[in-house]
Amino acid sequence: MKQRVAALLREQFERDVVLEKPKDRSFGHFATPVAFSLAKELRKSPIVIAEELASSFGEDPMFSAVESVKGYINLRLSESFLDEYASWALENEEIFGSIGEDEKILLEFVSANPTGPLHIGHARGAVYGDTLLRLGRKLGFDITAEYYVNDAGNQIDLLGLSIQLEGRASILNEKVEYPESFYRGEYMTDLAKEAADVFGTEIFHDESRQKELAMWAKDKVLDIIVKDLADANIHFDTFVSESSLYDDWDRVMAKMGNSVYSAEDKIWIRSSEHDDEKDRVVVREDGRPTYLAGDIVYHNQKFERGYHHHINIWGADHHGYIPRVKAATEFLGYDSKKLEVLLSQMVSLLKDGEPYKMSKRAGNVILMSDIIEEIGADALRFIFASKKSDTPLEFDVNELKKEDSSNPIFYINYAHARIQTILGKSELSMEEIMQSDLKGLNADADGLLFEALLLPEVIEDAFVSRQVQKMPEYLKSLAARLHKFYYDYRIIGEEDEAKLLKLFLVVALSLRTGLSMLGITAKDRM
RNA sequence: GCGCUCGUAGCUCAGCUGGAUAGAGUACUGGUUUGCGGUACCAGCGGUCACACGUUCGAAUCGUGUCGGGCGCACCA
Repeated sequence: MKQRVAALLREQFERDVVLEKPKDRSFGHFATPVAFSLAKELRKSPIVIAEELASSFGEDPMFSAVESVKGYINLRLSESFLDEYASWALENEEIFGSIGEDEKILLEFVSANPTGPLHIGHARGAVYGDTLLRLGRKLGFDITAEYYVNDAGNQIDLLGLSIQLEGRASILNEKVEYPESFYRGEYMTDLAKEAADVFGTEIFHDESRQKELAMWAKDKVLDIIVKDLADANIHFDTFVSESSLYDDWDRVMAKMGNSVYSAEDKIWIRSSEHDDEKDRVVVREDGRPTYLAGDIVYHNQKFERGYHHHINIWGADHHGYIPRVKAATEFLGYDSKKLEVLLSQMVSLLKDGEPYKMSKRAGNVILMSDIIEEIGADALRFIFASKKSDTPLEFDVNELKKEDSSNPIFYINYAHARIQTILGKSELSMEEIMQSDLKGLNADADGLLFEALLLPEVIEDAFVSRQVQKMPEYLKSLAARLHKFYYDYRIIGEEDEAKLLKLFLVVALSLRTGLSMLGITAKDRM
């Protein structure tokens, strides 16, 4: 809708124009301050320019009014345009919101180490990524959701060792010393128990079998992670294992040519040539590759798979890592602008205003599964999607348990359910409702209709700007408008019943579609 | 010390490709339709948009600096 208006104005004024929604709807549906930017160029007052532009605007079926007010040009959409668009949306629910994009995008997110269940910080990145995924797919993008499994390196060795220690402690009842960095928690006890069944308890003392134990365990842990994600309605298309990538190492090294060099018996990458503070080691003296080496091969593979664009979502504590990965992609001959790294910040939880207690049994972290159990996946997803992902967030779990307007997810669902109820009460058939036209509506109804029809703009804006919080904001405001309208006007038995119900259908469509972007299924009854 | 990032109402946060009177929820005060779900609605209270300077017709939004918070500065991932 907005695109069509913008295109029309561009043609009319022969330049790009800024379109905005006036705060005061009595000004019209859209407005543009274009006259202000022309003022200097034309050496005329903005008010005069706006006057001229507005009056130069001939009859167009899209608008019922084009007026200049204090230098702004206000545009009012025509009833027939709005009705036509609303009818189209109701009949084309699946593509309402699509802009027909077909770019291939690789979206990599979560990628938590397979050494333990997901905690609340992972959950934020997971929700952010999955929301982007849904928004992008709605727009038409061909997006692959990928999980990079870090199943190589120290943390995997540590996992094997941790299970051995856990097995000795909890199964063989030996006294063991746990170094601080070791993995602990309920899931480790379970894993040790299962390992005892599968391999026999002697594996807990066999140092040579640590690796075997670790490789077995990481698959088990990955199962736990996949289940945690599924509980939040998050699903991945592909899993790429880090350890499987190293076969390709020699070829990738060759591809980088003299961007890598040997010094001090190690191999380095010249990342300082691309905005990094210094060159980085990729292979240590003993021949073991660093984490960066794996990421280089992985990103090479990503680019070779032929996507138009790549998005990575990382924890904000990894932001210093971005320049070296970008440098590597340049050295591999790819455009690092096609690699976009988004950050997801820390989360701190409160309960009744007090810091949320970390789970001792899980090893002093707050588990994602605990929070889902406590407030539900919908509430978790909504709250995380509501805030900018790159700023720290603090929230109180108890506020999400309330069943009134203070709980936004409840409030939005209630708006949707109200519409379903009233549709059920009406004696009009769906045909009668659909055949009515949305004309002669008062200002409140018009405002509600317009807001509901803005959904596609919100989806596109939220995805393109990577600011997923725009969707929850929009849904809250649309729900509020619906509740107010419902309070102010009677529907059933009124002369306008059919057209008001048609209007409500559009609102329900946008609420439902918007919620689905957040991975939430709208409720028909509360 | 260097880099990134943030600082908006008592609290949690939107708004940031510069534009009409800075918004929402919460908290607090006070109200509401003999009617479709009062699990709703309305009003009031509450702001030097951290501070300073600059750019501009116009700055919460852009730039520089200061102060304050977070994160990072590994051959860990």
